[in-house]
Amino acid sequence: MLPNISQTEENYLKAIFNICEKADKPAGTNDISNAMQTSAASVTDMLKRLAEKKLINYEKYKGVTLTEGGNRVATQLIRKHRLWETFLVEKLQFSWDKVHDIAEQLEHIKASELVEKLDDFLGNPKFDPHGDPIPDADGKFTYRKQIQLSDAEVGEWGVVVGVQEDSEKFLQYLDKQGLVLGARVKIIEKFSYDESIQVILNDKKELVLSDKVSRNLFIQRKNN
Amino acid sequence: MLPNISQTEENYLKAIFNICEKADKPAGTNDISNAMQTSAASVTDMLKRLAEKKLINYEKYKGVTLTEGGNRVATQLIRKHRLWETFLVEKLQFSWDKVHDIAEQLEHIKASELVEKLDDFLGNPKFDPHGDPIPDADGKFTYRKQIQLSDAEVGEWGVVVGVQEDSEKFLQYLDKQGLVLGARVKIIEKFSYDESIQVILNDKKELVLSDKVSRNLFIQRKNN
DNA sequence: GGTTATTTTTAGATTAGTCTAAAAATATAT
DNA sequence: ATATATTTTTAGACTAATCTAAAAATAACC
Repeated sequence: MLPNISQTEENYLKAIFNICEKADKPAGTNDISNAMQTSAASVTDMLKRLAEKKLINYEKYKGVTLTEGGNRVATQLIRKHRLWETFLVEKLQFSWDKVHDIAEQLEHIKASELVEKLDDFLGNPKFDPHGDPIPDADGKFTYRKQIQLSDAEVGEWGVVVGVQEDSEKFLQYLDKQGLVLGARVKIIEKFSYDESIQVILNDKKELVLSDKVSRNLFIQRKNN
Repeated sequence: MLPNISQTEENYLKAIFNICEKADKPAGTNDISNAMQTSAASVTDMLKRLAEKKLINYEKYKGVTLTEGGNRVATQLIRKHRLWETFLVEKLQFSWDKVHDIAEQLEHIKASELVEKLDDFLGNPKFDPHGDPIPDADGKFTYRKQIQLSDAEVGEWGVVVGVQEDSEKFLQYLDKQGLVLGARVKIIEKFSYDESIQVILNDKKELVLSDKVSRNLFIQRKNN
């Protein structure tokens, strides 16, 4: 049985998860204090509490990693966060760039039945509106070699493997442009002015794709 | 501008609102400690803080009432609570008796845009799944002379003015029993054993209605 | 490898919210 | 109306989460 975990503790666990994830190494006290916008002293205090509850592996001066239990908590938070974001965008018509702060609050609601019902209500989505994978109830992420086209770098190339939004209009647009499943796309240039992206399709046709299109298109990386 | 109000403070304000509402008199320290499941000493401490923030009218030993501001906060909480309950029942298929605790958490989510979008998503409902009125964004309750039949007392009588649930099955049942709009219903007896209720319909037919039925039926009070 | 810089931890305080036990104010009852 | 009961407040203490300032440990540099 999990010990009671406060909202603050949850936030620390999530921060530690993200830091370890990104850097693939233990999280340092300063990294955490930075992420949490608190003093390093506060972090040390919290680390002791979290270690006490066996949510992190902590040894003075050595940085921390999540334990099995800590990982479970963090993963469920991410699950909840991304499901709520999906809800806010798909059902309440929020724009995808405005949902983070609200989801940050909603993720702390405690009721496992709620999460599962919400998941069903949304049609068990595998990715949130930002294209990030939503872990399942067991905490497993759909591993994604796929990335949003908008996240690819100049010079990379990949193959179209899916879409985020499946509105008829969008699919028709893709079809017309030849951006069908399996199409090869190489990134030529990215324009920071409007976040549009210039690609070459199947080594033949050059296209400029808007921010909106490139975010809604998943490719599988093939570069090198 | 409202001062920052903690979740705990919000809960106290709501409790005070409910006590004053029900008894139509200032809330006593013990009433509150009872409602909040805390000690009377804790309540006194909190009352000082709330008075400091001008959310309540407080004079030692005299009991408290909400100020304009406190009332606004409490009303918005009730609005959020009832909208979320409606969401849980109508959209996520929770049964109406299981949503309270979850709504109790959701009501503290702070984002006015969220509340308004949720309200629209639900079709701007005026009553929640329990038949309680949902105050509008300005805090105005749809005043309801209507009550659920289950809330009527023995000896009272009223006229059927609406239903809560509008499933075909339920409406067919009502029709068959003659419980149509405008039907006169007088409460003869209430059986606490199964919460069923015995009524006399149009001064003629006696009926025993289950808890479920009497909760889903709104009547307008007519008793003298 | 010794000196400096950075990171991390300790020490000591603060605030919100809670408690128990005791004192003070108010209400009730004969 | 005086004694008793109830309600409310005060006093003092505790926990979680935070802070600043200072000390200790580790890392970096020439």
